[in-house]
Amino acid sequence: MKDVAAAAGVSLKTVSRVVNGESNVNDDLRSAVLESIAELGFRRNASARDLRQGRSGTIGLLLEDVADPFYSMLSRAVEEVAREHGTMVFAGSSAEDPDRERDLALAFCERRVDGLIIVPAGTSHSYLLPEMRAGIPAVFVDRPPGDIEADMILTDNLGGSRRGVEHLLGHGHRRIGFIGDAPEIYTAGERLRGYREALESAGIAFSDDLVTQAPPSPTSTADALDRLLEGPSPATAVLCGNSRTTVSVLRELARRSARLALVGFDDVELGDLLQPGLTVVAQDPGAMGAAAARLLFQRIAGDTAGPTQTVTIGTRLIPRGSGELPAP
Amino acid sequence: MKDVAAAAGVSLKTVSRVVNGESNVNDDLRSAVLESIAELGFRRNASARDLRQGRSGTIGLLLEDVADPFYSMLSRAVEEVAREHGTMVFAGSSAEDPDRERDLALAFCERRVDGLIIVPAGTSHSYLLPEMRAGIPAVFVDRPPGDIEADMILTDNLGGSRRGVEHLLGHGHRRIGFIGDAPEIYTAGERLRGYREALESAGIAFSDDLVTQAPPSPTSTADALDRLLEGPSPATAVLCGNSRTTVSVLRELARRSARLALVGFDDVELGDLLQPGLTVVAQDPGAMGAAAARLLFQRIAGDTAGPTQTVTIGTRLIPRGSGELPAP
DNA sequence: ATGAAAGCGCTAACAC
DNA sequence: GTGTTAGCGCTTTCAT
Repeated sequence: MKDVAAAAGVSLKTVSRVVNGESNVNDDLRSAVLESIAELGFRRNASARDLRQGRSGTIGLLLEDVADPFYSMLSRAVEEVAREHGTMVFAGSSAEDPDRERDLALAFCERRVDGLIIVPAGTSHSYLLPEMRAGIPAVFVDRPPGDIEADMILTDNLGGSRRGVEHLLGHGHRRIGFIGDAPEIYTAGERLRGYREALESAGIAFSDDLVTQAPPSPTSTADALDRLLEGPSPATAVLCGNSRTTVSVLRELARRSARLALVGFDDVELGDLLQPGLTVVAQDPGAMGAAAARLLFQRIAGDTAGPTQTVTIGTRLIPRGSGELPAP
Repeated sequence: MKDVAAAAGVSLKTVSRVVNGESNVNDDLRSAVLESIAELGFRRNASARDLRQGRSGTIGLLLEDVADPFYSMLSRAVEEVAREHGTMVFAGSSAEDPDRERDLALAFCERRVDGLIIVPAGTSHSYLLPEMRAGIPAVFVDRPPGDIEADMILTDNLGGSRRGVEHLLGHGHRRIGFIGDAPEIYTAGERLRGYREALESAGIAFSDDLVTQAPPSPTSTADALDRLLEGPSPATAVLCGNSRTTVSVLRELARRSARLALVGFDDVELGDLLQPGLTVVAQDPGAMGAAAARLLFQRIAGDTAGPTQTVTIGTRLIPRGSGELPAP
């Protein structure tokens, strides 16, 4: 910038004014400056600017896994909103590791991101308190933060799950299984609650025998199906607590050539091409990402006075066949 | 940092030494400093550090679409390698828009990223020359850059496509269609070449009637299938040029209850659960991302002397049923 | 409308 | 082993 100023025969400040599109610059000088800029291939150094201004025009996005379709759609939605605000996005994957989450979050803070969007992996987030007090707002997505209060964007897990079970009940099923993720995971717990509530509202006793809670794996899924399908009164339908579980169950059912009415939580690409088509309770990761980003930019803009907000995003039941198989 | 120094009763430089883990600091002073750091909630300002050091510990990753499974897997692989190098990743989607690609790339440069990984959308990249000369290395992935020379990581599109067609030929097919993406797209062109070569090697005349090149859409796919299936000697098999096309073709075939041997380029989640299972020529986006990142960090580390490199990553044919349907 | 000077928070280079 | 000084490239403030 100094070089540009010298080449154009003006002061540093004039160049700065031109670069920042300030209006009060003589047209002749402006064009001289622009010319020198083009000639020298000058590009403003954002680090210097950030240092001086105290803000960076970046946000940090902390996901469980950038490669997971759910999070990558969320990510794209965040990116689009950030773009509207002239902001770039740092993305990182916690890989469900609380330490890695923390390291990444603090690295983002060190980079002086203007704000943070976090899908929490850990259960404690007090490590963020100093940063938040120092003016870095954080919005949590998909799961609530551990031991602090903060804005969050959640799916209506309970309602969606309830809806899925009601759908199966509506098709005559009475023995409905639930195969969900590990109970520590917030969404898994909520979805189990929804399952339970739907049964209870229908006057059907909840039975532990029909419930499995474990990280999806071929073995755990096989075990779960064993438990559901054996015995005197086998399950005729199942609600899968997340998409990995759904896929795992579909594979296992295909292997056994078994049929079971099935509703999955979370949509799955190509679900419509399966036979039967996969009925799902679909979340809207795009809506969640957009909502998180909008709320974050609201906070960044200074709307920091109000209480923390919780936005709940609804689900959509998409019937495609597997959830409409009638009870025998 | 100044505050920390004051609180600990040492000089700025000593704090800096502690923060950077330099060894030549007295243990007493070190612990005093660490205490003050904890007390004050100090976190080093990366902007200031970057400004001083001239490097930022960040790289820019420019994809077509962060939400596309292919790119999101690539993205994750890049992230993992970057992590090994203590580097954060800016990710952005060009949305196949050359202007947006350019804006993002230059915004990354303004942020003084240490390097750039680009899936090019546009056909001209000379805008990067000044930046590259200024010391920001760039590695192109999936498609070559437009009008500059640079490192690139490509899939063996030609070989993979050839392999797919040979597979269909091996199952007795002689009328094999090709439905690919728009001809401007590099990968689409290469895959068509592979199709063509395979036919020619088998002594089968190439026929324009069997080829469609268009962005996948329900209409274009329906048209393509019309052309393939009507007439006196309809196609008995088809090679789909990318996963969006594959999905589109599968939907259309399902709608018509038509059957056609099919090999898709690019793997698709749940391809094994379809009936018949989907035979694909699988790319390895993770390997591509990792290779790109490794090469980039090599360049960043100063290995800038050698000539530009082109790394070609092989494909894998995964037979699952659809590609093994015999010719009538 | 333009410019000069100070300083953002840090590290490199050089004392001591 | 520790401290001092200068300066990275920009914006802010204040003067003209």
